[in-house]
Parts: sequence; structure tokens; C-alpha cells
Amino acid sequence: MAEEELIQTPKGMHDQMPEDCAYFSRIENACRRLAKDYRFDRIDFPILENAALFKKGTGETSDIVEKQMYTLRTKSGEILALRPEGTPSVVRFYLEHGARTWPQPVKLWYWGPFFRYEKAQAGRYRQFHQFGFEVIGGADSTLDAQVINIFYRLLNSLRIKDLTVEINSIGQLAERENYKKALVKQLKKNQSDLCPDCRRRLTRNPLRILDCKEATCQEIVRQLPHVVDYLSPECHQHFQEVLELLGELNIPYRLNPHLVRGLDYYTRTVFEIVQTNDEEKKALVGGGRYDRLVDLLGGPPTPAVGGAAGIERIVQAMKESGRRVSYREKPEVFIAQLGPAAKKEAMRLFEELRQRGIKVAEAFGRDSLNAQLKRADRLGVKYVVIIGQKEALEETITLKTMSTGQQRLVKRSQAVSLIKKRL
RNA sequence: GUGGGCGUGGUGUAGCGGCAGCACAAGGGCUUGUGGAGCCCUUAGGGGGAGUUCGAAUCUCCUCGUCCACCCCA
Repeated sequence: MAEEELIQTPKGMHDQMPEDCAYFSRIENACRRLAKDYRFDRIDFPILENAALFKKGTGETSDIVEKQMYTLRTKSGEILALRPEGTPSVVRFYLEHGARTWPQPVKLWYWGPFFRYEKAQAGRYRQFHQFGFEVIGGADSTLDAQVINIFYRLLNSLRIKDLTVEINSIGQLAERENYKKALVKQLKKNQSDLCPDCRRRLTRNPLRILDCKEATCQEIVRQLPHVVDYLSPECHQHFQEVLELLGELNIPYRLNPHLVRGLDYYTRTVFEIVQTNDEEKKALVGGGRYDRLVDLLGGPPTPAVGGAAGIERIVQAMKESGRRVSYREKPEVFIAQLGPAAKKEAMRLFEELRQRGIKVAEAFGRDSLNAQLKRADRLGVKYVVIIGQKEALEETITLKTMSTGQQRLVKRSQAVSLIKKRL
């Protein structure tokens, strides 16, 4: 080993193996197809944004901003952050480029790396990848349903099993505040039965108590009112419509009155798409309506809805569903060569075959025919073209059929069309 | 941030105080112009540091990494 210590990836950061890259492109292709069908336009935005964007957008008190954001100061004193999520950037994009003058609603999708400084564990990394679909400038319930539909269809097309859409409505800010007050009031009565964590949450973030896993807390939670009971008639109506549309689209959903989600900007619809297999529940997609975010970031009041999916988690789910994505195409023909003149001829033939759309492999860096045939065998090709000094001189090739071992001498000029015909 | 498990060739593993072994993968050969089976050879290893010991992959401590749970989330 070398004297120098090997430099490795930083904590929570991973290299992507060829195999995983293949999964990624499979997923990205699926995104592209759906984006095209539902008329979403792809955008990219910087990986570094002003930290203020997330402080204002994602929320100063959210865990993401408070504890998990990578921030840095540039030489000129700007405070930037590695983007921890995409939605605020999409809204900034909408405002910065005057997208409010475009035909509304504006439908955008994105794909890329995101960063959160957290302790890594299963399906949770410091650099991870998300794609998101966002609709800005529309309040209609069909848009909520369409966003959910897109993510659901996408996961479906990747043949991920055991999917459920979990959905809830948390209303507008005022309704949520009322609900929160009611919760705290109720909970204070049996405060002593709550777990220590929940007692803390009671003042900091009472909504989180709803999905505490402690049995005693769950017992208490069961007695509590649901947020939907606190919705205004308009929000209630909107939620009803979303549910009806999901039914119309044949999307299996489950009402989850305890689904509140961590980010401050959500209003009305919140949803997650989870994969449940024996005792385990993993969120692959999360999203909802965020009618307040645009004006929170300095724009006019503009309704919006969207969601984001964790790509690593989807890959994991695909693998668990037994879905294999091959990352190397099987070649059809292998070209073996012997000697310098033959090597040149072999390279020319390689190009000709490649341009005719034939999948061809070689090992030009290897000189022994033995090794080349061994490689060809491993690759599972149907035919091997052998070009040695003799063939190069006589302007012929030897075409070997691997399954039978038979070989025949073919004129070089006829080689390409013969191979094409035989495949 | 809190608690726990685990770090041995490229990969997967064995040994648990006394010569670091196996399988797969990779490269070469048996076959200097012919693959698959077989055989042979080669490359390559205890995360890092301190300590205990005649002797440490093995025990102790530190550190780094990783995995898992909590927290939170994609």
C-alpha cells in the first residue's frame, strides 16, 4: 500500500457505482416521459443559493434549516447554503424570471443533488438526490390530484410494489393554529402520561406528537380531534374534491389524520407516498400544497402545489421489488485481432459495424488470441470476427460462430453485410 | 444531537492471543492463431493511532468510517 493515506468520500457522501447510475437513468427517463405527458418543463437551479432563501422559505425553525443546512461564507461575505430542498428555489425561479406573466399555472420539474447535514443511516444521506414536480399559480383541486397522480404513476411504472398514498389536509394557517391550540389544551390534561419527548413537543411542536411511536402516546393521540374537523368550509370542500379526484384516477389512498409534515409552508393538502412491507413504512415521496410560500418569498399571493421524491429511496425500493436494471448492453459480435496490421483492420471493422448499429466488443489492448476469445466467451457474443496477419493480407476475415465453434473465411468486403444478415 | 452493532485482498467471508485461510472476481499460463471444463501461477488484505503482552486481526482505550434505532425526513 502507498505511504499516503487514501482520501475517501466525506461522511454521508457516496460514489455512485455503474449499477446505481443505471437505476438513476431509468428513473430519470420515467420522469421525462411523465413530464412530457403532463406538460411539465424541466428547470435546473443552482446548488448554492442564498441561505436566506431557505430561512424564509423552508422556515427558520424547521429542523432542515436549524440543524441540517450546510452554510458557507464566500470571500465577499455572502452567506450561501447548499440547497437542502428544491421547492423554495422553484418559487424563487418563478419570481425572478417573471413566470407570473406566463400562462398559469406554471408547471416545472427538477432533478438533482441536495444536501442535509444529518447523521447518515438507511435511506438517508448527506448528499442525496431528489426530483420534484411543482405547479405554481393554481389553486384548483385537480392540480393537487394531478401532482399526486404523476408521482404515483411514476412509481408504478417502475414496478414498485405495496404503494399507498397517505393524505391529509391541514388547512390554512389560522385553522392550523386553532387546531394546535385545541390539541395543546387536550394534551395538557394527560401531560403526565406522555413520553418525555412528547412533553417537550407540547411546547415546541405539538403537531409532532401525532406521530409519536410510543404506545401510551398513541393511546392518547387516538382520543384527540382531527385537524380536518378544524378546516374552514372552503378547505374542507377543496380536500373533498382532491379525494374524489384520486378515486376517479383509481389511486388507492389512505386518509392519515396524523400526517402533518415538517415544513412550515404547507397549507391544505399534504401527502406522502409510502411503501409498506411487513412492519416497515418508508416514505418515497412527500409533498403538498403551499399557498403561502410565494408571498412569503416576496411575491404576490399565489397558490401552488408540488412534491418531491427521494431517488436513492426509489432505487432501494426497486431493488427490493426484485427489479434489476442492467447497466451494460450485451454485445453481439466480438472482434479479435493478431498482429499490428490486423489490429488496424480490426479497428476499421469495429467502426463499420458500430455505425451499422451492431453491438460490438473488442479487447484490442490484448494480444493473445486465447485471452481475446476467453473474453468473448464471457461476454456471451454470438460471433467472433478473427483478423490475423493472414486475413489482413488476403483481405478476408474469419467468422466464428461461438455456439458451434464453426468458422468460415469471408471476404472483407462482404463481412459487414453478412454479419448484419446473420444477427 | 443521543444510544447500540460492525470494520480482514476488488467483492463475500473464516480464524477470536501463536505461520492470515477460503470462495468469487482480475491478470497470466498449460494452448507462441482459437473460447467454454479442468489444472497451475500471479496480483491483492485486519480503517488509523496508542496501550497490554515474549507475541495482537484477536484484549483495552482513542479516533475515523459504516450500519441500525431514536430524532427528523426524501
